[in-house]
Formats: sequence, C-alpha cells, structure tokens
Amino acid sequence: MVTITDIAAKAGVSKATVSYVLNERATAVRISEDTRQRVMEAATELGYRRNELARAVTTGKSRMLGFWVMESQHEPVARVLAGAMKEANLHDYFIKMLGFDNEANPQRIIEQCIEWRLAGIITIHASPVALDHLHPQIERFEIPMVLVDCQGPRTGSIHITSDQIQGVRLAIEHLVSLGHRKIAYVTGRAAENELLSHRRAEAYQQVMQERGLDEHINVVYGNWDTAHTEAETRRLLSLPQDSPLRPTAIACWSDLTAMVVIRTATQMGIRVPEELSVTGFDDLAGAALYNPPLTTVSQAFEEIGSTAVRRLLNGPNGTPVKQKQCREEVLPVRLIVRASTAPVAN
Amino acid sequence: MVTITDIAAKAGVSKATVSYVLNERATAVRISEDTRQRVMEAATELGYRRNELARAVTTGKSRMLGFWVMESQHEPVARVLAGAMKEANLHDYFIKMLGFDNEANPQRIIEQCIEWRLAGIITIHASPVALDHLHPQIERFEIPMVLVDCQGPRTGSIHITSDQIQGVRLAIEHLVSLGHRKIAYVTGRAAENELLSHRRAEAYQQVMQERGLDEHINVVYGNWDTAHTEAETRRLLSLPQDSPLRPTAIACWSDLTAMVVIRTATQMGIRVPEELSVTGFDDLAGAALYNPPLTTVSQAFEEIGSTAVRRLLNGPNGTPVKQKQCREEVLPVRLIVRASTAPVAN
DNA sequence: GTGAAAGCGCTAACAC
DNA sequence: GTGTTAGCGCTTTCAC
Repeated sequence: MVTITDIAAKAGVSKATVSYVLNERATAVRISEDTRQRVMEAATELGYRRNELARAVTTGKSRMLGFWVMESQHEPVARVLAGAMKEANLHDYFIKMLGFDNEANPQRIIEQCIEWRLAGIITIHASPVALDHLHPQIERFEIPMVLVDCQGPRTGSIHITSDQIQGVRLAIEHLVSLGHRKIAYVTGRAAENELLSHRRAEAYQQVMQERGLDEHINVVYGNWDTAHTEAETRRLLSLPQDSPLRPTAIACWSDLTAMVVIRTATQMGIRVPEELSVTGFDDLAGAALYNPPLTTVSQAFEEIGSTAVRRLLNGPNGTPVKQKQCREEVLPVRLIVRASTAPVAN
Repeated sequence: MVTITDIAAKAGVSKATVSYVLNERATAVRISEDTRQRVMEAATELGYRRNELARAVTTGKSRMLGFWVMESQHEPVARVLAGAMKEANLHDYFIKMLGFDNEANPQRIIEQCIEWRLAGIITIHASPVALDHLHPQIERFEIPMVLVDCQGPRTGSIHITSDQIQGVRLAIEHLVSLGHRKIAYVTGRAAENELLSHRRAEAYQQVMQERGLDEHINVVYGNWDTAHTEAETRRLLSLPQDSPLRPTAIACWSDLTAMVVIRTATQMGIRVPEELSVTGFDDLAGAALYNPPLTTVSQAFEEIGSTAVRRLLNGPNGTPVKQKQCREEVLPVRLIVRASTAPVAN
C-alpha cells in the first residue's frame, strides 16, 4: 500500500509538502503550482489512497457517526437510516452501525463509541433504561448525541420526532369531518414509558374533548401484538350498534395496527370503508398498497434522519457541537387520504 | 482521554507491558499475575478506553465491514443488514454503511473502502454497471467482497441469494395442488439484466411445462411500477373466462406486487381467494397483515446477512479470506400458506 | 518477566 | 515556499 512517504520520494519533496497538497491546503500561500503538480502526478501514478485511519488518529476526529438501533428490521428505522446516510455523505461523514437485537449490554455500545472516537451518535427508539446507562458516559466523554423517537421522556439531549400530536389531530379531524363521532383509538402499549403511544393517545383524547365527543372517547391498547389487537378489535366491533362506544371509525396509532384492524373487520363481514373507517400512522410502503389503501399520517422518516445528522454536525465548519441542551425538535406530518375512510353511514 | 502511557505511569510499568496485558496476551508466559493485576486496576481506575483507531493503524486491519446498498429504505435490505450486524457483532466487527440513493459515482465508494482499510465489503442489489467499476479495484487492493442478490450474473465473487427457483416452484406447485391450471406470473422488469426477475420467471415456465401446462404459460411484467402492474392485472382479469390465458391464479414475483394484484382484483369485484388465488414472494412484515393474509414464499433475509459476513470472515481465526472463487450460495426458502390462495372454483 | 525503541501513516508547529 | 521535527496512541521486535 503506497504512503505519502513514497509520494514524497517520487516527487522529490518532503512528507509535509505532500500532506499539504493532498489536503488542498496547497492554495493557502504555500506550495508552488509547480510542486503541487509534481506531487499530484506522483500520487495518481502510484495509485495512492489516503489512510483515513491514520488520519483520524492524528487529528483525533473520526468523521464517523454511530447509528444505534434496537431493531433494525423495521421500515421506519431503515428510512431514517437512509436519510442519515445521505446527509452524512454530503459532509463526508460515515454511518457506523451499532446495536443489538435485545437491549443486552448497552454498556458495550458506549465502549465501542469511545473506542472508535465517534464524532457523534444517533439513537433510535432507545429505551429509558438504556439511556440511563448511556448518558453519564456520553457526557463524560463529550460525545454529541441526538435521540430519534425515543421511548421515554429525556433530558440532556436533542430529541427529534414527528409531530405526533398534530398527526393524531389531522386523523381525528378528518374522521370528524366525514361525520364520524364514535371514534375509537387503538394505541400501542399501556406502559407508562411508551412515550409515543402515550402521546398519541393523549392527543386523541384532547381532540375528542375539543369536539365535544367526550362520551365516545375509547382508548384501546394493542400491546404490539397482532392477536391481542385482533381480539380488542373484535370486542369493539361486537358492541351493540347503539352503544356510544361502538365505533364507526377507528384511528390507529400505526399502519401495522390499522392493517390488523381492517383485516379483522373484513373477517367479521364489516366492510371498510363503507361500514367502518380506519386510519393509520406512518405511511409505510405497504400502506398505499393495502386493501383498501390506507388513509394515514405520513411521517418524514428520511428527513428525521437527515435532520439528526445535521444537528450532530451543526458546529462551525462541520465540527460536531457539544450540546448540553435538552430540546425537542418536531417535524411536520401530512395526512394522506386514501380509501380506508369514508363518510359515516347514514 | 487516558492512554496506555498514563496507565503505564500509574502502574509503574512500561507501555509494552500494558499493551500485553490489555490484549490478554498476558497469559502467554509473559506478565506475572501481580503486574497484570496492577495494570488492570490502573486501567479501570483511570477509566481507560482503548483507541481502536490507533490500534487499527498499527495493525493495518480495521475490523470494519462495508455494507454497500443502493436503496436502503426497503424492508428486505433492512433485514439483511440486521442479520449482518448481529453476526459482525459476534466477531467484534462493525458494519459501516456505504451507499448512495442513485448509483452516482461507485468510484467514490471504492475509494472510501480503501481509505478506511475495510476488512471486507457486502454489496446488496448491486447493478452490473456498478460492479464493473468495483471489481478491478477490489481485486487490486484485495478487499474481500460478497454479493447479495445482485442484479446481474457475476464472476469473481461469492454471491448469496435465496433459492429463487425452489421458491417459485413451491408457489406454483401449491397452486397446482389446489387445482389451478391457468396460472399467470407477474414478474419485475423485462430488462435482460434483472437477474432475479428473470430467474423467477424462468422457473415458473419450467414448472408449468413439467406439469403440462404449457398453453397456460403467461408471463407479465410489472416493471416495478404500481400503475403498470395494475393495468396489466386488469388486462389479465378482463380476458374472457374461457381463454386459456385468463388466470384463476396469479403468482407474483414479490409481496408488493401481490398486494397490487389483489387490490386490483378486489376493485374489479373479483374476490380473493374465492375467485382468484394470489401468491407473493418475500414474506414482508406486511404480508401476514394483508387483507387477505398473503400466501407467500419466505426468504431468510436475516440469515442471508449473517451468512454474508461469515463468508467474509471465514479465514482461520477471523482473518478475512481473499477469495478469487466465483461461487453462488443459495439459501433455502419456505412456503407460507395463508389466506390468499384457495382451491380453484370449478 | 519486563522495558526500550522503532515503527504504523499521517498532521501540524516551527524553522529556514 | 518548503523541509525538519515532533508527535497521535498503539503494537511488536529484541535486548536485558
């Protein structure tokens, strides 16, 4: 592997000169155009490729960003990652994957971040437990971190997420505008620390109250479980038609949940959207292809990713900024009306 | 940041000794248990974290694997990545993301691989064009590479993919066993170099021939486009019922395609699976939730990922092996029967 | 058993 | 303008 020493020898200059030329700092009143040429020629002739590892060790910065993920199989995570990669590339940074399937040993993750002198770290869907481990270390070693859609309330970091409240509002108001009043909400897990589920459920309740629909408020927990969601849906739809809690519309906290709800309704012989309107949340690739196509709230996952990277790198000339600030940054969402919602029957 | 020099000072030994202890080579007839203890204590007290960058530069190896992806938003890619990460972690290796949205500048990718002295690289869905750029360089710098689901036939690398042929066979034979004879196949793009689409379509034709169903062979191209797939589906289902080409079952080259086909059929008032059976391929998360749940061929994406890194690392004691060999490694698939297929309506 | 010293490939003061 | 020199933090040979 050819090094700058080789180039220096071939071009008849010193290592330092080569370094200057290669780093484009040549223009800065230093190297003469003549030697610059010679060095560049030597470099290309020799097929030189710089050693980023060595470079990183001398400068102390690694131009690598860690992407810490709990379960990377899901489309939203993949899309956030895609956005992050794109942005990182723009700045000549890299994404290094961190993560385990379970939350086993968050300690080891931190160690790795430090050992590789990561310039920053993005964590997505982090649990409060994991973050509690993470935080002291992060602070001690001053690694900038931004959180994406974390599961619990956090202090000490920027948190980037979609506008959950507005998203739910858009969905519910869409249903109300179609004449629905008996609108139920199927959310995620009941656990206190499920920040996102919780927030969305609360937003639902608030909108319902604003609309004077208090008596129809009906929050159901799917518990992240298909069978359970199905059972709850059945229960809901089996209520007597005149019950204030027998919904004519079901807003779901996610597209996947909406799919289960629709499928269950279909199996019960209830037609969507004619007899039951359903909304999702996320706008996954499969949402548009569903049967019927899902009316849903679209999250800008890619932009969440790129924003995360930008926040990490937003110091002057790309220096990662150390941020003690605890800030929540909320990205806009859009309602996508497709075919799983319709005006309420009669 | 504390270094081994600090530890050495604190423990009253030399840097070399510290290095030995820290690398567990202490047992090898060298360091006395006593000094080992002292060093370890000093290390933990000081909160030492090794500098992997420096380590990599001295050893020349980076323990980083590149994951080169064209479009990382898709679930299959995310799942392959998840499998790769898991396996890499097991060996204390890392995944570094490479890639662009479009195929812009594959040259730059290579440069990055070399600059970071990557221990190996996994490319997924690589186009022949990109690979043609990649290959000479890869060879020159002896970077081990494995291909996953690449788009064209390749020489010079291991190629890991699911057993496409068997997958299609399973689907078609399942349909045949349900009494279907008029089975159409909707595949991807018509382009010659769409290896996967092509292979699956060929397998379909072969099975149909084996079953003496030649006159019902009917390959349709969806062209990766929802609108086009929809139009083709409409055309197919609008053929007169007695036409040998009016299918009673449609096998699709992917789940996403199957979803479009089912939705289109539903819109036309044709009931799935009662009047039309449809099969997918992939078994995405959404397949089980579809309406109706998809009968499909499940690909072991995670295992593809883990196999890829295992092949990259399969030298003795984790040394990446340089492989000139051109080999195709085929992973088994499974038929998952759900509710989008049913016996043919006489 | 342990330490001194020479690197790895690069950057960056500082001198000329 | 260019070269010398001293690192960066670590591994590894070789001598004691």
